Amino acid sequence: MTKTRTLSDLARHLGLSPATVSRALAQHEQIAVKTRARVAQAAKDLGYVPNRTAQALASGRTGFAGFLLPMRGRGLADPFLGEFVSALTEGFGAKGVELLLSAVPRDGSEDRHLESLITSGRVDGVVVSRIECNDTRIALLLSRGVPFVAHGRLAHDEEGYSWLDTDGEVAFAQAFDLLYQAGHRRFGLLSIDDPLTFREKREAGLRKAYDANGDPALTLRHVSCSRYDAQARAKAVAGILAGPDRPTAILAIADGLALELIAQAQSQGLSVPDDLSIIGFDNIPSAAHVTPGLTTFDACIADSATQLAEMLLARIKAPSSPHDQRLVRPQLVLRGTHGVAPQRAA
Amino acid sequence: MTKTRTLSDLARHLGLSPATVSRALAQHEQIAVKTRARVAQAAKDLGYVPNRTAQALASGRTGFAGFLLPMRGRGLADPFLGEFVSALTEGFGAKGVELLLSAVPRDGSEDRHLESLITSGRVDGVVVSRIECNDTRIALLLSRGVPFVAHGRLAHDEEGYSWLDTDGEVAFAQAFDLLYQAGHRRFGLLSIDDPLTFREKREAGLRKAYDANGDPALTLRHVSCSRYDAQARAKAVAGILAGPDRPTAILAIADGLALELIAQAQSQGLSVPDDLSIIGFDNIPSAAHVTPGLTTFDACIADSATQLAEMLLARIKAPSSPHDQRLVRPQLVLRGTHGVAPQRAA
DNA sequence: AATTATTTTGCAAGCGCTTTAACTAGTTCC
DNA sequence: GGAACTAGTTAAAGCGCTTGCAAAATAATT
Repeated sequence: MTKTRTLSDLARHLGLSPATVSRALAQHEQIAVKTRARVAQAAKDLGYVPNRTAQALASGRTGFAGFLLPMRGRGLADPFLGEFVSALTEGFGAKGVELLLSAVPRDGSEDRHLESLITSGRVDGVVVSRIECNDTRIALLLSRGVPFVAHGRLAHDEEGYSWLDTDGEVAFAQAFDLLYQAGHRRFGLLSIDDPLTFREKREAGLRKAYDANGDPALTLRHVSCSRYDAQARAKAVAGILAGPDRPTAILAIADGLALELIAQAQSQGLSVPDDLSIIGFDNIPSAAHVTPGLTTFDACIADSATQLAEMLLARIKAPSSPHDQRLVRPQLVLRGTHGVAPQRAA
Repeated sequence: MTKTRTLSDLARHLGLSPATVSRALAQHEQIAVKTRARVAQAAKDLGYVPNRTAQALASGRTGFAGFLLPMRGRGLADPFLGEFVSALTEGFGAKGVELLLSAVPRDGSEDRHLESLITSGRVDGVVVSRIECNDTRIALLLSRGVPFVAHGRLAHDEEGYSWLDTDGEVAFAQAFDLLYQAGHRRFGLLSIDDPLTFREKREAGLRKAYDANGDPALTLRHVSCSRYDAQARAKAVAGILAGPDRPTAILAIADGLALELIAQAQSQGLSVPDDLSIIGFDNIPSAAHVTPGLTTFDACIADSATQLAEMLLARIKAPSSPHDQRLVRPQLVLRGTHGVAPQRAA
């Protein structure tokens, strides 16, 4: 490692004190403009780059934002983790902040990990995602006074913290209406077990639209499964398709499930969308590549991440500013898995 | 932010000096085992967590590994960025190191960014990926003496640094042989323009197998395009499919192109694989979801990332240890886009 | 019991920067 | 001409930890 120059080296070289050089570099008003320019030039000439660790220790700000990555089954990485992380990184990068990714060990508690991340002073703030209905992380962060933003929200508390969520409630209601208009009466909901808020919201959206409709012919078959268990998923998919009175329209809580559903339906001779309409959620890349293309909602991941980065930066800068809550309207992407309800066989 | 305890607080509480406590926490041999236990217990009781910034400044090691994310066209994030980053994070996390993601601004130079990342002392080492034939980053890192590992390698220099690469050369030769055995004689290579080494290696693999074969009936149509320009890609795909003597077997340098090729071929009435065999590379998730499923090579991204993390940690620990060079054999995934050569129309 | 070896602990000097409070010049004002 | 300012600069005290070296305490040796 080649020896790097320190602030004192630069100060000595300039015949100034370290204090002045530090302030000059930071563009403090109180330093003469001429001096600032002289310092900047010398810094460039000497190739001086401030040591960020020392800056962090002295100033109390690290210039890092944290994000925890729970380690689940291998290869089961969130399909838009790349997009999300990439947009976050860019959003922070624009303001000179970098993203610190921290792995939560498989057997470890996410809360504990989060706590150590913040009390060890590695980050200026964090973004938490995959919020659960009664997520304890939010209370933890609040009690620690650490700037944070949530991607998603609590089920019954949307106050007192900053969050950004995609409006699954509206989306699923919209999906229901679309399919109802197309003549469907027998509905299915293919969901997951986890207590994630987004699941609850989406389900609620469907339920509300369903209840509000009031058509007595309406039926709803609700099947859910564990997300990380392939066998359970297959069983759930089979379950929702079973019997002569199976649904003609199914909403899947996420595209991954929708894809499995399509495959399974097709393999048992059903035509999508002639016999069965399917609408997913997320718009993962594969949704465009299956045949027929999956009709789904685009979750606008990159855009959400960009906004989250901006929101977190704002909180770090002004920790007591009013909280910011944003609901992103997901965009319906019409492809080929929805259609008019099949004629009832005689 | 609740006040956090410092090492001195803990030392005072224990009636020991900070030095002893520091060493005890670090499990130094010279501290009595009994004292170590006492300190550990007190630390737990008081909820003491060392400040990592201070540790970094004092010890010279940050506990961070860096990875640069060049910001290209929005949404064009590398399809396995998520998988890669996730596996890297886990690999580092196992040893208490975290991954720092730094965004290279769209208009900025990656070299300069990398240089500032390392001279500012934010990281103990870096992993660089998407190595180009004459990548300047490697020389830069070497000259700075920073521990690093490359995902990929230089075209003409595989010595003097640590790298891990997927063996695209062998893979493409294998793909050629497979298709030749199936009767194909008119080959196509759909590639990209960028001077990335992996492209060169894969192309070379095909060329070598092609030249070694020597069958005079063999033809090879080579078309390439810019990777980030959808129009150029479409044109390239059209080009490789044009004319009555179009190839019956095409190797695509990456799955993304293969997918576009399938779509285009099908839309002009060609049957895959009856009229046209296609083999890709990478095994992105969508490869399994298109119809027919794409025959391709699995690049083993997660496994590579895990190994890279391990390699970098080894270099950080022993910067002058011998370099480690690893070639990962990609696995051929046989799905539905390859088949026997079509009978020549009379 | 005196001496030497060994184990345990502490002093103090940083790591490279930020920041408070104070200090020095140069102006202005009455 | 000295008080009262203003602008520009600096001394010095950390930020919370690590670590080389030395001291103190304890154990082993003769």
